[in-house]
Amino acid sequence: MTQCGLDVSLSIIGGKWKPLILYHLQDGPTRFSEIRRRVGGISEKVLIQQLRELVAMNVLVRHDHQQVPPVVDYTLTPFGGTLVQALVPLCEWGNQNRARVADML
Amino acid sequence: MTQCGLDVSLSIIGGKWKPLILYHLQDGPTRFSEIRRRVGGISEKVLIQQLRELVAMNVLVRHDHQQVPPVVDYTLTPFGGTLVQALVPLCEWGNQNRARVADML
DNA sequence: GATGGCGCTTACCTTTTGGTATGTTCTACC
DNA sequence: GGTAGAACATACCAAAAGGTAAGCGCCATC
Repeated sequence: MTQCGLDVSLSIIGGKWKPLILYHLQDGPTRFSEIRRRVGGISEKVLIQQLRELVAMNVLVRHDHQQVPPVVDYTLTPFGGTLVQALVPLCEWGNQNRARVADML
Repeated sequence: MTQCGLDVSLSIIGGKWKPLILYHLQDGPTRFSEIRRRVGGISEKVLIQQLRELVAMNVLVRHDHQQVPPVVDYTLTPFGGTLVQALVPLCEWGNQNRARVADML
């Protein structure tokens, strides 16, 4: 049986939003406001917070296009990419069990 | 690209402890105190809370052996088993990146 | 010239989550 | 007879996380 590395993963993707954010960055560089729309329900304040933390952990890179009005996008690093892949099964599990879980709430 | 089911999974395993608890239940029925020892660092109050929620979501079953002093154990349901399997990649990811992540903190 | 969008920041407040400490009932052990 | 351990319950408290609301500098559009 593999040793438990969940503590490590959870230290990065812990919290309500990070997994969702990462998921929505799979298609390449994405602008702040676009991420916000895709994730849905998250406030700007919280989104920036989470993005900063992910950048600090080298999961994302922030690219400021130095334009005005501002254009900034966020991209998964290769490291972040491996994380997202580890998230895929959970994503699929959720889809397969959406109805069942909804009934229980 | 698969639709995002992370919201569903997160509604079940959200929080600091649930993934860890599930992980440590992989080897079959486990007693309360044994879970506590395996997880490590969790208080009794919080552990019971989490276990109750997992039982309510049909991820675990609680078996009270009707003995005194009390003997109670918790077991993954088949449903819970599928969830744990979806957690495995994250677990492995954590192991592979433990050193790297530790450096960043 | 008011409005709206961009990517934020700040201050403040509420909710959620987790932690500590203590108590309970009963048995086994020293 | 004092202690320890089983599986909790309860009360209280601290910390973390998240949400709300406002504002900012600048530009484009109506």
